[in-house]
Amino acid sequence: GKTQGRPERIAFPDWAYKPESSPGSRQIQLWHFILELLRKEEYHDVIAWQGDYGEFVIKDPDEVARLWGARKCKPQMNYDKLSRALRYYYNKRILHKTKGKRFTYKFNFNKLVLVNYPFIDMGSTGSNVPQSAPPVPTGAGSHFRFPPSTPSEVLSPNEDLRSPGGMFSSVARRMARGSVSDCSDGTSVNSEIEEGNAGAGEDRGERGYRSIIHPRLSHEALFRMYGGPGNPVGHPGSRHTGHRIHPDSLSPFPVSPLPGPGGAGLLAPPLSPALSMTPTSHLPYTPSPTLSPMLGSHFSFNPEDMKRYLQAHTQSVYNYGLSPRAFLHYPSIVIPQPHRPAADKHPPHSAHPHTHSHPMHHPLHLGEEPPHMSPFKFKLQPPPLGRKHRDSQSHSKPRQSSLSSGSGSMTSTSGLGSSLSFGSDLSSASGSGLISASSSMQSLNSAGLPKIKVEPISDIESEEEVEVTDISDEDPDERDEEFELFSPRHSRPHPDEDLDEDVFKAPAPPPPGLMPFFTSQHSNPPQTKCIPLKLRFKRRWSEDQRMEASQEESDDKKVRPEEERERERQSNGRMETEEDGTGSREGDSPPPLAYEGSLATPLASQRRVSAELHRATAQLSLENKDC
DNA sequence: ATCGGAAATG
DNA sequence: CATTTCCGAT
Repeated sequence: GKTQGRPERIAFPDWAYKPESSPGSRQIQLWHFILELLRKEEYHDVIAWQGDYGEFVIKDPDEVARLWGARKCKPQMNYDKLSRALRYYYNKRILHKTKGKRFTYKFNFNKLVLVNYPFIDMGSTGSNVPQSAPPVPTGAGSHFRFPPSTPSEVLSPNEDLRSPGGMFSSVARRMARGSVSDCSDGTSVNSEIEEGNAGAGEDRGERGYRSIIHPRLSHEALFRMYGGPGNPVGHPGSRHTGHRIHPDSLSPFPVSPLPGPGGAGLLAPPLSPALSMTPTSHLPYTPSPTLSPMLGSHFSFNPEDMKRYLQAHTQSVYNYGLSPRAFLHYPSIVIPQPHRPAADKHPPHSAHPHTHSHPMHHPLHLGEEPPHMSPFKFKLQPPPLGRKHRDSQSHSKPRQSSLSSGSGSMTSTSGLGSSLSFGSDLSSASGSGLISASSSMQSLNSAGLPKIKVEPISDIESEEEVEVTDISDEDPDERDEEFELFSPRHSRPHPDEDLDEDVFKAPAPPPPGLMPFFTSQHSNPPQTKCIPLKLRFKRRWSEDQRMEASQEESDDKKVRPEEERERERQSNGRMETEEDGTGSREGDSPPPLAYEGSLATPLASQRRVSAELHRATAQLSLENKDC
């Protein structure tokens, strides 16, 4: 710790300044920046929250672009470019466009940010409250603050996330603004002169998000759970539809991001994994009343609140159609599924939907250090596919060629690779066996289809061109935007095979009142050691990824298939073998159980998953235990 | 306005 | 990798 050390100099390690951004301290990202602007009153004329939760409007596109350009030292930035960047977020699911409203976009808070940055508080710095906070979905107006990260947050001990007088607040404050270093380039058109910003000085890492998010694992740990009702698990066709995000295949655990001296490297995980998507648009969007349990007042750490908090979150998962799969296996918490026969190998006898019975008490590691997380990384842009320009080579134009603003340089920053990692869905986990899916897929082409353009997102549906008529698209009525983004385009009509994620569909909606949810017994004292556990996670993640990868195959157009996958197998035979079902193409893994009628026996699937989950949990717990 | 492919960039 | 840049299409 060094926190307080020298008065005039801030002793915090570099990483302390960039909580949100990943480990490698990369440059600020656009959405972070947007969020930043959004929280400041000074910019209300330029950009502000408006409309639904998470929705914001850019009132002065040029200005926003200018600011952004200043921050990035890209004097030539303009709205056209900025908006392109914004559009890339659609695929990443960080944002989506609010149709019909000019310059209006919407953060996908429900799925991404909330999880990744539970603390996000859009309040403005000094004054709290004003409009900065987008309305919470449920209607509660206050801005919710989630429980602070766990104490163990190694990071800065006192770093009160938001206290204005915080230690490095001054720096942070400055940084928060645009003070970009000086983009030294002759062309520096202006750069930011914005309001009195100061001048920049040291800019260690740019940005000071300090308050916005401070995620950290702990929460993550908290969230990772969910067994889901929908635990789709078996849902055969599910798999994500095509979103192209899948976990990075590399090891999920970033090696310490910053090799830095402080050794703190681990602390800053990038974003946390989250929920992926897997949308399901057909859900009736229930206004989920539950979502805001503690909204009115402040949240407190006590177990009660925590519990509620989690419940709410879970509920939101249901309500928003998030993929439960994202939460699969997590030792820390397990949420009982609504229907779920007893887990474990118990005989299938009647299953009691809720109340499942075993209280598996999985400790929540609250004060603990979550094993570093694992961020799934998202893959977005498909790298240069093999397809190349279809258009022909006729034009060869070396884009801009010279020009470059030159300068650019500087920006010391580390440059480690970090990257966002949003959750991807681990579809695999559950071993989704998508029988039908695969069949359909194959039908598409087995040999390598020459060129079909597979739609990225719609994917699933891509195959069928069938009806679909118009139902979906179009219609201006803004259906819930929340879902809007989920629905690829046309969708839904066939419940039957639709492989998409209906994940939730089947299982009845979670009974609001009954969500026993995690029995939080927080018991384990913070032991930050146990690295092994970490390893275990890693293992799991690898598995998941592998699976996911396997199933990817044709879909994506975006997202690179990455070839990694199958890495090494576990030394012993199995352990977790959950997965499969999927393509089964790889051939090596043991044949998944054959789910008979995928639909018909969802239970079985679920059961299986549950069991696995349990098993895994137990296993992890055990292992963890000794560390 | 908005979308998204493609190539370039650091 | 996350844009930045350019651009044709809608």
